[in-house]
Amino acid sequence: MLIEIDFNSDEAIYVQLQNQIIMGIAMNLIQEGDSLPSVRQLANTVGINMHTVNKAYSILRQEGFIQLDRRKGAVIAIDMDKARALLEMKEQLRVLLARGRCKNISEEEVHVLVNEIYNEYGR
Amino acid sequence: MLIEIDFNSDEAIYVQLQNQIIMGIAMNLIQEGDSLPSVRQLANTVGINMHTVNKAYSILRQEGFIQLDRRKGAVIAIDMDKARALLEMKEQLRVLLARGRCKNISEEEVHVLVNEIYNEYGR
DNA sequence: AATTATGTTATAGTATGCCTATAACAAAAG
DNA sequence: CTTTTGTTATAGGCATACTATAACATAATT
Repeated sequence: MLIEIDFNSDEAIYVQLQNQIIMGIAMNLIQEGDSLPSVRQLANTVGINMHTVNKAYSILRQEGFIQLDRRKGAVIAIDMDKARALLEMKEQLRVLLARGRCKNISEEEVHVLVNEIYNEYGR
Repeated sequence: MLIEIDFNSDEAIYVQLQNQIIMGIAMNLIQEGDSLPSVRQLANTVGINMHTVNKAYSILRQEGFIQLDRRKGAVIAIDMDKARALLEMKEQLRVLLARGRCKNISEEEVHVLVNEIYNEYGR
């Protein structure tokens, strides 16, 4: 799985890492049981510090997206606190959809977007 | 329109201001032509610095959500770059929906959320 | 058994962004 | 004329992001 960092972005590096890994899991680029590169390895190939990668991994583990096994270095997204995930998504959707509504984006157009994005996942 | 700041949040104060104003516009709590409180006035009532409010207003203007008229202090969201707004929304939706998919949130459940949020807007 | 790679933790330095505090200015409102 | 407005400038404190070393116990490799 390819990871690319935009060093000119205003988004923190460790956040970019988080998002790309999450999207990788969602799109099945990483399967359950596959292993991510080690902290030092990924830091090296991307060209950033070890601690930056470690921070991203730690948060991902804390949020229940991955599980770090010393022997397997595994990637497992099983901590399924779906109720909380739904609440958090709604919070974020509120501000995101509000922005769109100010620009006259209709509900139907949002549904289309959601549709398109879910079609990007190769079930 | 009531504005409340959570000083314990990790979200920047000026971002909280932005989001609440945008949501206020989306929910018609502020109509086109109504005026926001002045920079100093809002800063005073909320209990923050003038520049923090000014920063929020400036970005909102720059992003085309409001227009600052010296005599009216008006609020107008007419700069309708809908194409760009759609692209930006899709970008943000991608990471948001990916998070949800990792927690097994289905496409239908997202559509329901979108539905619920659009119902919060008074038609 | 010895070496290497792993995750984790600690400390410290630099840079950037957020928030505040004053101050000043021209333009509009009272 | 006085007050309020948006805007701009400077400066300091503070938190966070990123980096640089270093060290440790544990697991994999040889």
